[in-house]
Amino acid sequence: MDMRFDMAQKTAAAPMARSCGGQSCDMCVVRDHAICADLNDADREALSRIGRRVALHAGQTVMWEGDDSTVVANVIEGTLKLATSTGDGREQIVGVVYASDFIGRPFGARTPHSVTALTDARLCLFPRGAFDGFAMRHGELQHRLLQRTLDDLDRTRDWMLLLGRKTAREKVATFLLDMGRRLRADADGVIELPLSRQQIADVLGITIETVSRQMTEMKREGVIDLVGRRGVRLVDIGALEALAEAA
Amino acid sequence: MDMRFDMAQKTAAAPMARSCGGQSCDMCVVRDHAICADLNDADREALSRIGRRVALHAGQTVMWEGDDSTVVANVIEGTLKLATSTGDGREQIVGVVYASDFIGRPFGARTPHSVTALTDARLCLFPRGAFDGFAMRHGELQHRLLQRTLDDLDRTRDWMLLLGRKTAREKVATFLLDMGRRLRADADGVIELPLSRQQIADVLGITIETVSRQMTEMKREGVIDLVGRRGVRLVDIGALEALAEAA
DNA sequence: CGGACCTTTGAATAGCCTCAACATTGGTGG
DNA sequence: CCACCAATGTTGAGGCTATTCAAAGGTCCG
Repeated sequence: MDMRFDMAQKTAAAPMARSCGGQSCDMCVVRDHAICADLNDADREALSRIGRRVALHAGQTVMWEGDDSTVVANVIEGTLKLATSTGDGREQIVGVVYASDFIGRPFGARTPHSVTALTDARLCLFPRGAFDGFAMRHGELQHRLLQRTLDDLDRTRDWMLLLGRKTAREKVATFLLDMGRRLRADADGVIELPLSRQQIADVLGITIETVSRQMTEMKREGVIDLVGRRGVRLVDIGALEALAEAA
Repeated sequence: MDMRFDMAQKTAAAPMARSCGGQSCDMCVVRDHAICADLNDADREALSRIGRRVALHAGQTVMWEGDDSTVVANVIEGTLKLATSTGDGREQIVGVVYASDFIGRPFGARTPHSVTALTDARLCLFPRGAFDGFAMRHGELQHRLLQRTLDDLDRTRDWMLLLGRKTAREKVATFLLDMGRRLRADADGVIELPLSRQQIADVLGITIETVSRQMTEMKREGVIDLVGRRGVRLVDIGALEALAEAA
């Protein structure tokens, strides 16, 4: 039953993945958007030496709900989910994070939710204690972290309106618009969703069947188009916005 | 229709209430729990001079969703709600704040949700610009604010599990346990809820009728006892915890 | 091409909501 | 001090949405 700790070891403590080691921040693609953006070059390199680059495969979990908070990280590449679940296995995805986002719980003993890679991903991983210490000595970093946390809180609270008060149809429409904003469509206008139907259901607080039904109906109405398992084309954004009933 | 701005003026800009003015932090009941706790006496007084004490009556709204973020505040006394709503009037309460909590959106242009007093309340109110400036010069304050925001985010995400995945019964049980933890019971073990049935419904993402039905059923089962409109006695906490299906 | 997994579709059910009437509460004015 | 009234809360009946359970259809992998 408890293979959890073993797997944690694998990903967090003894990465089997290419360690991407030794890379400096000079070529880092997220250096101007992550929380380290405001540090000067020397400080950023100092922070970099505290951490290390880690590669994850889709499906790997980096942190588990309720575990001791031992690491925090910047997301360099890929998409991950934050999730909590009830004792009997119902899951709720409480956040989806993208490149340049920050994950983990600094200044706290416990990780309040699990973090799992949805796609292959790369992280810039720091031991929490060392990160906390560094942050205490660098106000710019802490300020940036505060800004990001305030934004996260605002977005999370907005999502509560969706979970508590929107219908399935509104939920799916809102989700698709959100994806359209965050992800880049290919030449045909098709977006590759980083989430399976089950994961979409877990984001929206509905069942997989309801997600499927709503999407096929929207396709029938010509609002969206479905391409394979993960592809969606947002054909009529105006109609989607009407369906989403945004505040 | 738009009496909103008028009322905002009344509460935020030209308080009709006792201004409680001139009080220093020495006798402040929340000074050891609010975000100013880590400041030295001189800095705390300096911060105090930036702001002013304001009294609110139950029902008054201090900030509106989407408005410019012009003020932030510490709650000295009372209970307030944070809420968002859809275009067609469905409301979701996204947070309930108590004495020593911090409200408003520092370092950001917009207030993301409305703030309304549920009981009579007293605030220590700061113009946002001046507060932001002070915070930038005082790392301890910013650190404390970060800690609090991280905690808020964790609790908000936990609440998403309730909104997205719990049944009405589990929601009500979880809510009552939460109230039992935050509020102090009187000699008879009765808790005075700061929320009406409608507000409880808006916290839990269900209807007022469902709240009422669940509560009367729990009373019938002997798990709780209802005293007047706002009173509840948690008779069997163990049973309540079982009903709440906590993670 | 086979097979595992994911997704879609269908039918029946349950849970919550809606609408409506009624009861209680607590405040107000006679 | 009591009667009344508006606001709040409770109860009931019926309907609708989303869930559950089940099976078939696609998709992508080796």
